[in-house]
Amino acid sequence: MADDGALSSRPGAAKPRSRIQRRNRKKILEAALDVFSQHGFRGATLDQIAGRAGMSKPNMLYYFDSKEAIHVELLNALMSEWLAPLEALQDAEDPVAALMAYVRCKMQMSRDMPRESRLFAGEILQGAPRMAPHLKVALKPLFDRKCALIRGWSESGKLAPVDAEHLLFTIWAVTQHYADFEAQVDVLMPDKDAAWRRACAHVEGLFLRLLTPAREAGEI
Amino acid sequence: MADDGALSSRPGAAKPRSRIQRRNRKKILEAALDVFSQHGFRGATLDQIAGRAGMSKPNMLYYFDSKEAIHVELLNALMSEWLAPLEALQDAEDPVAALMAYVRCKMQMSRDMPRESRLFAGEILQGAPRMAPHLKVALKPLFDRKCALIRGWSESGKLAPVDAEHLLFTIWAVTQHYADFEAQVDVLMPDKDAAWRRACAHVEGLFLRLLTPAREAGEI
DNA sequence: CCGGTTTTTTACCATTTGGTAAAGTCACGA
DNA sequence: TCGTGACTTTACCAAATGGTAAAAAACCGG
Repeated sequence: MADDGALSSRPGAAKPRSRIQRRNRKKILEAALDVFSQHGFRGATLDQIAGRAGMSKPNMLYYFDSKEAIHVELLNALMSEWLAPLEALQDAEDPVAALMAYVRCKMQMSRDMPRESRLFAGEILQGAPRMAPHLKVALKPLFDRKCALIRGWSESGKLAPVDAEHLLFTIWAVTQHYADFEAQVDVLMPDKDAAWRRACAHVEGLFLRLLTPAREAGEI
Repeated sequence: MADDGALSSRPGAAKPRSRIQRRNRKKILEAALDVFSQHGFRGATLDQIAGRAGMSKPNMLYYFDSKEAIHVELLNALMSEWLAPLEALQDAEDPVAALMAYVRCKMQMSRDMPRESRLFAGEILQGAPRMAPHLKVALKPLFDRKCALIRGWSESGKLAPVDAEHLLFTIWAVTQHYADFEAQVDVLMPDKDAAWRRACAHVEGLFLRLLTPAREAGEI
């Protein structure tokens, strides 16, 4: 009665999970990432997730209160990881290099974490019903800060004049396209390895062109 | 026994639909576009679609054999419409202008047909289970033809040297981002009208920069 | 090895889902 | 106006779905 059974998201008291709890929660979240990223929230079923996690549905519900709880936990856990590279973008001697590093990082993430990319894409596609608050409180301030930073760079002349907000949109769109639309890219460019190498080269050239400030008349 | 009841997709005999059939099929497809684009195939329900179409579920199933039939019909009907602008891309005096017109058209479609964009995006996101064949037989040849065209332009020097395949991916990614990720864009740039105007300007500048060939030393 | 706790299984349940059968109702030409 | 085929409704159904209760098993410090 005094305890709620070791599960549930108690507000206080940072999760004192046992070894077995941590292992099983991880298995569940891993399976849920598979299923949610492929079918969306409503299209995913608990049986599917439980099956892929190698346990029974009631057993899984011993670790998470509900389907929604799994989804929320997944998005929360992913959010910081996903935004880390943008967080890391900071004032630097060479803004072009800083932004290019960001672009390269996003490309790599598109390759290494396609399920995470698709999970977010699916959630946004459906109108972000379970993520809109998170977007407003976590992403928006970060976004505004980084846009201000980019605007500063542009005004200083160390970066080509560019619309900061839409620059970020463009970076996201282009890099995540390779994860989110992988099925299409695979059909249109069957040689995956070659396609990927060319994609990196293309994206590199694209943003270098866009970001590099025009040289003054007198410069080399 | 000789007739299958006026419905079903008979292979031969181009649809001899009555006025009422055309009207109701259209209502159903319109409603299905709403629902499928928001929830994906598995997340959508027949009740939801029927409700939005203003008819009962069994009545709806009088016009379409199954949920899948509605989805397939929707994708088929949309495919040509969606690919038309790319189809229209052809050899021209000014390749940059031709491609810029394509980009502008895609931006407009992103604004005018966001549901269609999201329907496709969702389908691809889920691995294109019901569209892969279509992609292979309809999109791939078109894609290859247009890439060859673009390569020709690049080699002639009338277009900046650019990876044709990935240029198209980039155009799709950037333009459709505004439809597919509308929920996110809305959070990050609350003033929709201003955001849209700036988006168009940004995209215009982006591709102009990317596509315009570098001027030779002697040119103006 | 014991006794309590944590974890897992078995057996359920109410609701929703895609889909069907069959009895109406409507429209319209003879 | 009457019959016939096109359309609609009502009443279903079996399966799947999210979730629960409670017994059984596994775990673990003493």
